[in-house]
Amino acid sequence: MNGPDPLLKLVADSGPLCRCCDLEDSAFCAGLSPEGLRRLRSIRGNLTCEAQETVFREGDNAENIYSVVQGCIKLSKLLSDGRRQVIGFLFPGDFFGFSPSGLYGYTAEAISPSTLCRFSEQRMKALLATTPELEQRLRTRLVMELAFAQEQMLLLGRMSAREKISHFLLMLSRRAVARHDPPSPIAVPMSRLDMADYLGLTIETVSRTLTTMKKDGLIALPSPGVVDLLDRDGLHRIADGRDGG
Amino acid sequence: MNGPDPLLKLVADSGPLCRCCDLEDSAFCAGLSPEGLRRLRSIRGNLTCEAQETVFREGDNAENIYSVVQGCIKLSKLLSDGRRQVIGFLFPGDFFGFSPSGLYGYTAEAISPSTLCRFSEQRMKALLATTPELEQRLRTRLVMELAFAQEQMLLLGRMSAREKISHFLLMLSRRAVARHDPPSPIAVPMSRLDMADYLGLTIETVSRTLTTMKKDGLIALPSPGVVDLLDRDGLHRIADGRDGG
DNA sequence: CGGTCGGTTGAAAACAATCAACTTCTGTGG
DNA sequence: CCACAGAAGTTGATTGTTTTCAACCGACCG
Repeated sequence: MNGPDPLLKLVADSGPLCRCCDLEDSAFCAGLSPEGLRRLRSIRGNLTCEAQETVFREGDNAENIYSVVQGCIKLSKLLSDGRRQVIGFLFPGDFFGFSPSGLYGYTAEAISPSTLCRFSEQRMKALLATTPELEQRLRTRLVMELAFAQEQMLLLGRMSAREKISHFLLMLSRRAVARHDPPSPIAVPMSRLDMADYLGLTIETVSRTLTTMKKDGLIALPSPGVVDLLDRDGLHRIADGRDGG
Repeated sequence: MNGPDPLLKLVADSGPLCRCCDLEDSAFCAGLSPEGLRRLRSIRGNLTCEAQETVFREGDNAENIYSVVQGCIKLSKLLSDGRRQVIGFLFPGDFFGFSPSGLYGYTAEAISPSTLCRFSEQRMKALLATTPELEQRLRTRLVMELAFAQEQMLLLGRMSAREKISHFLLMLSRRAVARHDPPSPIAVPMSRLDMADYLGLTIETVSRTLTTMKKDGLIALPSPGVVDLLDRDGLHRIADGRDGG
């Protein structure tokens, strides 16, 4: 419900494609001072991806940092025998690509057609070293990411399939709200396989669990890619382990 | 399970007790310029904990940042019905206590008698804002933490009990080496319950799996709290999913 | 109109959890 | 020094949730 942002005028000359600077306070690059914004823009590139397109692969040289402008990006890690763990779904305002080793620790693929901001990792580091406000913003975001990852560990290590799915749907709903979409029905752009690999389950278990939850009146599946959260209190009770399983 | 308030044990004098600045390049505060070091020391306090003592609890106000000097700290999250997930074991050089929300997202307890550096969160933020080199170091460490958390998601979501335990023992060995201890035998200061809660298993499964691995000649358990990694290649093969399960 | 892909459903198998008994270790107090 | 109690760990039997294997359905497409 925010009115037009005065900063929009500043970014107008950067072309209509990149909106990374009017993603309100969600993007790590948002809300910067005009000077910080100018600096960041000076090293920015754009990238558009088709659905299913790979941005980079686990093990590639970590040459770029990315920020999602539009679409949905999936990050995943592979075991040598093909088992896969999806470690995150990224929406507008999220960033990815930082690596402690010089090699990307995960593969990044677009789930839906996506627009990204791209920053050379070297230039970004140089810019961070001279732009404290940017560095601080990034730290805040990294701390958030870490807390989110820890939450996910609790889910993966200790929750039942039903709890996992409930938690996942509520997370998507929360993020939809953060993007000023309604809390329900929600867009679920990822396949059953991606959901399964995110939650440490199999496609069959995801499918079965959704069916059961539908029968229980917790959700409805009006069309592919859409889930209606009919009983969000019930979902919360399940997700928080307050519902006997 | 409330222990005595650890703050009562605050050591006024920094003296020779705090070694956080000679933990080589592992601590986020190490290797700083003399000036950066001076600033950091000016806001530092010390804290010593008995084994099993609680440093802070999930949900407490996040007032302090800590850095481990000696000992081992366990971070964990609880579900309302008591299920627990250990999200990390911290050794000298590791830090903890950053929170995106103002409340700690996990409980921190000492596993063995520990010494910590303690920094007021407010002062630390102020210091970070004026000390770019510190901010950069912290970013590097946060990126490492995040990569580690993502690794753990792969473990929790996609590995068998045997793979989890192998991975865990090798991780402890790697960290022992980083602390200039031999890669084997390794100290395993945590209980079976803590291991289980870290790996998303039960105590019984941890115990059984260790027994099986002992029978297979992969490890030996010469005394409680010590594990001998007899066949580290074998352990690596299992941990990486190259050993048929 | 066959073919593929994503998704659902069914039956069987498997891995880990649960329930339970027992052992070992440790610390305490007689 | 020994006896005992409690905690931590191990082992066994059984159960159960999730996986695996398999068949099927509907949509989309050449």
